[in-house]
Amino acid sequence: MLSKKTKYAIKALVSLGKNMGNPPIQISKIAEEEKIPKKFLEQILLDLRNAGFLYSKKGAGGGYSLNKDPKEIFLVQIMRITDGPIAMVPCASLNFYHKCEECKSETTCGIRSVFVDVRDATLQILTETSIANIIERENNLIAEV
Amino acid sequence: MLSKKTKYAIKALVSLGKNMGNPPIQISKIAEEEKIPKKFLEQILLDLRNAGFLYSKKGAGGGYSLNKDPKEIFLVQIMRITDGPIAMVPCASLNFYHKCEECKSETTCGIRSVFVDVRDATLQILTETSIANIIERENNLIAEV
DNA sequence: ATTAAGTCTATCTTTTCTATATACTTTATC
DNA sequence: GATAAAGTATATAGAAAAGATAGACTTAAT
Repeated sequence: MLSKKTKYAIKALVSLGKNMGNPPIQISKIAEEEKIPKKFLEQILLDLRNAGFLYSKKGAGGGYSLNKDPKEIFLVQIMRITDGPIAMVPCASLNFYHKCEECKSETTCGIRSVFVDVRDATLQILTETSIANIIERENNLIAEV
Repeated sequence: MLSKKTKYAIKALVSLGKNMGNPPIQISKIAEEEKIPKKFLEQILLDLRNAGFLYSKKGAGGGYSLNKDPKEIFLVQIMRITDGPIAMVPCASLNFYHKCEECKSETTCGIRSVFVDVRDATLQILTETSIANIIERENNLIAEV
């Protein structure tokens, strides 16, 4: 399961993505609109900022805006910052690998082999899907109704 | 991430799958061989038994064996028993659906739309992969070395 | 100077996961 | 039929993670 942290992060980025070209948005505004606890959102936005995805401005008239083209911010990047590994077992993780203590032979483990496949299938979608793409999906879904 | 419960469940099923045709195996034997805490494994095997996947025999000379053809036991079934939902967001789950409290419009939610795709990709693998298939993968991996 | 913002770090609370404990039931075997 | 070997069932402890909140600090606009 995606943590709320990650869900909130994506929601905030989508909000900011829709705001491109306009002055920065305040944490409290995003928190209110997306129904995210403000103090929790502060932490999340800080993480995203420290990872280089957001530009922030302190003081009156400050706020947050995207520091990159929404076409160049991919879900996989966000998820690795906020949730960590994409794979369902640590021994199948590319960026957060570690051994299963109880495992006898990793190279011949059938379970690992399946979850490497699952990881690859998941990764294919998450590395392709950008914030811009999510906004696009929403526009398409709205148009369908 | 897969819970240890699910990982242990799959390991136990693979053990039992390799034992087809032989007398039942005792919990303590599986626990020892697979390095799984015995009392924890008891609970897990009970769940699998109550779900109809295992046959059990009490008393001396008792133990567990598969109640189905290992070709007919699929990962998706096990995971739904031990971990619950496959989807990464509750609103994209087929068997454990529930609404995101903070979501404005589910039908037009771009995030949900992505994670429905992820769910489908994951599901395709997990509904195809059986215990027999995992054993087969292991044999292939051993042969490669 | 004052106010409106973000920054940083710590801590609290709740939930979930993992594991263990205890008492009970069934069955084989001597 | 007593005994030991096994599974059954339920409760609970302990640890870790997730979610949320608090408070003091910094920066910038007016």
